[in-house]
Amino acid sequence: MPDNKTFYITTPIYYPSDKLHIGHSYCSTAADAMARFKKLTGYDTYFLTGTDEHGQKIERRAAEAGVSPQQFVDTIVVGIKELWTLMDVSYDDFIRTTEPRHEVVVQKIFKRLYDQGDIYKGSYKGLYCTPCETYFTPTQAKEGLCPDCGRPVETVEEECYFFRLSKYQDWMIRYIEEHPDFIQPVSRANEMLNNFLRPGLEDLAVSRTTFKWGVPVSFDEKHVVYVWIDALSNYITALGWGSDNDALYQRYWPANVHLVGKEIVRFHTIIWPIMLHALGLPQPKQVFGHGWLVLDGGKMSKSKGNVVDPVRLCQRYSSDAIRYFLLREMPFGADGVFSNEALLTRINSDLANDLGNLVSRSVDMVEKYFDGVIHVADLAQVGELEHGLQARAAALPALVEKHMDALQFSNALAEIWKLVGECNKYIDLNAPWILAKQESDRPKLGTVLYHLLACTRVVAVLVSPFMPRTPDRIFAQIGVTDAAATSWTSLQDFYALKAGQRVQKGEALFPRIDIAAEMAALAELQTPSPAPAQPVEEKEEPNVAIIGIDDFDKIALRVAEVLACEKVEKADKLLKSTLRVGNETRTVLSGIAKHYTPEEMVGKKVILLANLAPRVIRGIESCGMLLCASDDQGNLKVLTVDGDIASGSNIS
RNA sequence: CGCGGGGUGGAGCAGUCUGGCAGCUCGUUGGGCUCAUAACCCAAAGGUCGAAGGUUCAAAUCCUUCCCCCGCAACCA
Repeated sequence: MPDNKTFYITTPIYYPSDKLHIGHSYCSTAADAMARFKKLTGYDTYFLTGTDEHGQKIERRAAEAGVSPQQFVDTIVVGIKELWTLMDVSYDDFIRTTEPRHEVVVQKIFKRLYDQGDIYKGSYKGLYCTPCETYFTPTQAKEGLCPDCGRPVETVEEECYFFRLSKYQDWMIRYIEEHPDFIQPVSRANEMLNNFLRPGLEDLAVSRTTFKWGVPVSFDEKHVVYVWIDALSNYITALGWGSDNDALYQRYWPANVHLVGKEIVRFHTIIWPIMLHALGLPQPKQVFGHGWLVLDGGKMSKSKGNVVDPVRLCQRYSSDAIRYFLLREMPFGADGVFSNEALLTRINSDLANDLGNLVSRSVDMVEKYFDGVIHVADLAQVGELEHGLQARAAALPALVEKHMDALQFSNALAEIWKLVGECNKYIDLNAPWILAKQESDRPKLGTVLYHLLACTRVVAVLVSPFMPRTPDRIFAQIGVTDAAATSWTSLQDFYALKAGQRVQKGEALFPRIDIAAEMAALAELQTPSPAPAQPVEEKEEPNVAIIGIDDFDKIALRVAEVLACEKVEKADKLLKSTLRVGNETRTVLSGIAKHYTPEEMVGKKVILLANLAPRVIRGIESCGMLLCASDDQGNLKVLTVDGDIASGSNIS
């Protein structure tokens, strides 16, 4: 075997500030299926995943939880590794950016780039809010006020190191233009060129002094390496580049594909290539930006309470079923909708009805008609139908490989399922239950059943990268005992399944699910998300303490009449209302544009919180707040008075 | 004119780069079969491919303009 037949694939390193959700599973499952496929087809394959553990957010999270940052990430990483075990994500290495093997090399890279002049010391000028410890851009800090707390920000200059991206921008543009396969899908390449590269790159701030949780800059200890150089370099530090032993690097770099979410394509197709180029290293062959898993009701978010927990799904169904769904349901480059109903329908129709039932009925017939012993295919009985099946089975490996090389998992699975469909049809066309009635038809019957099992064997082999557990269950049922009949090369021999073996009726591969009942059960489970898993940040419900009347007296509520109302430009949610409150007029902004048109508002007698401190929003000063009622469905109604009463009336 | 994605039978999508009879899965309806996990097989109904204009022998596909949806950003006093 030529030793250049290697394949190196990576996932992004995930940020362990929280438990992972189904979106992470999606990416890792895809990478795993690809890695398994390459291993199956004889490549010397290396699959890397890991975690990006530094940064201010983790530092804060740990502080909130009252533990050290290291303890904090250690706990989360345990959970992540358990998830990958549960989902059969068979990584060859798991790199953590807090490991010495990584940190040492990051320092080395930083130093080297500095020594050769690609990193220089400068200062980062920005608007800083001291209480919030955060920088803001001028657009964020409108009117010089902090968008978070409303206090004035100050212009602060922080010393930091910069990476000369600008120096390499022309090279980068040319590289992308000359390597059309580098960024996939292609639409993302245009996005990068038009939005970032052609307008011009700015040098990148690559160190920070405002937090400590990071890799120290070796020659300037005040500084910590900021995310870019730290995180991106994992793809080579994990291979031992820059260490005493870089055998893995020599063997596997450049990577065949970095799988990344579409939101981080930019970092992987601009910053990372420029880093490598500056270091004089070869480029990865491809960066593939996959889409997102979108939930029924919109993007997954914790506040919506619709985060899908992959652990629960895998436990409830099987990891193979979940993997199948993720890889089959949507084309890999695009966004896809995740819904329980779609998941259950897929499991039932593809896995239970088509594949599971095919295995079940085939095995049952062998049991019933041949006492469980696989009959020889009688060549005299092999006709047009059999040739058709054989031809499809023979063509399948190449088709699957073609789609896999384009990372089109969905198409690959669809091709495999065509053979499953052919088999089910083949049964009908031959009606084995009729053949079984005539002793003279026994050779034909045996041949039909043999073809079914033989095709099933092919399917089982092909499906193994996607569903690692199912093939062995199939092999056990259809009497494949010889490991030689489970290999990729065995697919070239349709007759690799040995006659004379016994089939072994087993449990249903994928039990059919009662969708209506299951949906109801899931809905019940969904409601109160098991809170103990995330003890931190439960501040959704404000503490509603009992207050005295004196507290209420602090609040000035007035009836106000809406004299005029208009939309605020460039703000989706804001309406600007001009109110008459007694003989005073004021302007109030409200985030209700999604619920009321300006016309609807005019003339309403609304309730105004009158003594709220003014606040500038979108350049307009808002003096007070309109009271509104809202429910968790997202409905919103403004409060008004019951009947007519003079504006300015006091409310108590 | 902030950035991006999208509008194709009831639902979810492929096809658009590279123009050539509009396709897949689910669902619905009717039929068949009984080996099987009430599964499987066959057939049918159902689409002015968001709108208008243009290029072309030919447009879902290319060009122009417009409408609508969804993310991100912004923002919710």
